[in-house]
Amino acid sequence: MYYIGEFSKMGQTTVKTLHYYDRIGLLRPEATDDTTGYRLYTTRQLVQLHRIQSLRQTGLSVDEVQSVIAGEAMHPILERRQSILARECEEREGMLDRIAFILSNQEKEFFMDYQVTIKDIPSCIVYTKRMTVPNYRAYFEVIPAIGRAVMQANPELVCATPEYCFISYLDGEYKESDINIEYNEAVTAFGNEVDGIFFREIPAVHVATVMHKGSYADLPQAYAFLMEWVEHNGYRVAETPRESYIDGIWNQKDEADWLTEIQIPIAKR
Amino acid sequence: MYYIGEFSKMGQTTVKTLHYYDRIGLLRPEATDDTTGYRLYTTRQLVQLHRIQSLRQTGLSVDEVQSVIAGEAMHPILERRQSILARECEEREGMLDRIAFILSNQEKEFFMDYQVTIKDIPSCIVYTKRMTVPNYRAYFEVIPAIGRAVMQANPELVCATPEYCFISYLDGEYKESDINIEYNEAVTAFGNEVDGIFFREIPAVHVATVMHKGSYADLPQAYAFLMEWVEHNGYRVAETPRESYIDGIWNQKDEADWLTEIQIPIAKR
DNA sequence: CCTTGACTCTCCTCATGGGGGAGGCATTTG
DNA sequence: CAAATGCCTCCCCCATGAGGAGAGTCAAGG
Repeated sequence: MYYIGEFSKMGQTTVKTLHYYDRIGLLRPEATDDTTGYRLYTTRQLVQLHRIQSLRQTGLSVDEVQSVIAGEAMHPILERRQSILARECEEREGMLDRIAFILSNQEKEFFMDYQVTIKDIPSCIVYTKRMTVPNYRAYFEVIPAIGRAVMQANPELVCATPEYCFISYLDGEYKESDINIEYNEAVTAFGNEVDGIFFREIPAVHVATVMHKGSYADLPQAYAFLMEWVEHNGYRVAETPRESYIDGIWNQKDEADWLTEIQIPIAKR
Repeated sequence: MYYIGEFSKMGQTTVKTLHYYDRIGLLRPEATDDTTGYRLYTTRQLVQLHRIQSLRQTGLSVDEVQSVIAGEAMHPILERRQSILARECEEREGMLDRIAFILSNQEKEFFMDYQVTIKDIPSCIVYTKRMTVPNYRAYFEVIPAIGRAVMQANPELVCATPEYCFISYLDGEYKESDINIEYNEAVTAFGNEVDGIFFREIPAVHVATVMHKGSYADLPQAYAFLMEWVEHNGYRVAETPRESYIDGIWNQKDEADWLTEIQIPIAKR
């Protein structure tokens, strides 16, 4: 019989941990002195402790160890843990990529202050209109016109909340004039189609995003940054990027206050 | 200005989390309604939230994010996190190896119930005697004799607590007779050397261990199991294995109660 | 026999990053 | 006018022990 201090050295486990294991019933001492309350351990507990340590070292939680000790089938528990560990591993590898990207970027002179976030955009219903505009300044006229047209044809129609409206560029290359765009606005239900405007449900996507504050003239840099990020973090572009408008001329006078989010749908490469 | 519910949707962050960030001062709302206490957010907070999410997604803790937001140099924080993530990743890969080993072993008919644990054995002072014995049953005579000899030469000498005594096999191969062994017992200080017994300090080692209960005749299976484990988990044998005696003839009548721990010093392959 | 230092006991708080829910106002809609 | 949201604060909870306070115990030395 060993006192807890001696036993803790034999099993290389702190007294605190042994107290804890006793409390939760994972490893009870062989006996307890009635008058002093001292815990008394034997080498039988040492073997059990060894088993517990072995299971803990495979990443099992104390609860899982307890199940295994209690005789529950080990196979499914181990497989569940296996998939959790694999996911955690991947997650961390992704984080390491992100850190490496930030560190390498920070060393460059022209350090751009864009912050990339990965999000899931849920599936939603949108109305869409494809068109060609002479340049981006034309947005300010054509978009309100689309809004008016769709509302006139669908007086009951209501936009999603929070609002989600974005443009995708259909051209394969960067263009400054005669831009081929697709305007989308999320709504709560399907409606009547008019004037080249049609409704559809777009599926959920996994996107990498940056926030861009200021004039649309500077957006290309945001795109470039985000594309480079996607490249360096083991992803590929899965769909056409989206340019989502949060603040703009409709609620901010000053161009410097405009806020736009670039969203690039991504998939693991 | 947005109420918290709307803002939480815009930023894809739960209300609970926003409450939490407000409480710890990481992200304060633009304003608070004095009469109702309602939090009011703007797109300025949305940008900040985006930044926070970006940093969180690189694996930084909320504390670290707060430091970065507060203007602290990002470089050292990121590098610290980088090394933590790398370690966590390796740790998980090791766990995955262990699980794979258990699962593959479980499918075998002859499933052996050995549990492998990795430990660190700290450095310690031992007295050592090398000798050749006819077979393992000779241990029961020679070992007490060594103990008596060393105690006679060193009346003050005291064994380490908990006791740590082990044999290493010096033969390169398995032998049943004329075994070349090295007996070691941990003590608290150096002493006088007699009769081929010498003192030395052995360095700390990293070992993989199994517990073996029962007769010494079955130890070879424990060795075999442990060696296979070492092979399959990306380690190599770094030193001669140790056979550490916990319970034996000196305190247990019944051979079935004897307890021995095999320790194989390991290093990453 | 008494003191002293080392052990041990129980009970409390703390860490991460919020989640769940109770109880109480505010606002809006039927 | 009642019901349904939405928001507030306050409190407890998760896992795995670590750290410490205050009090009782054990063994050895004087």
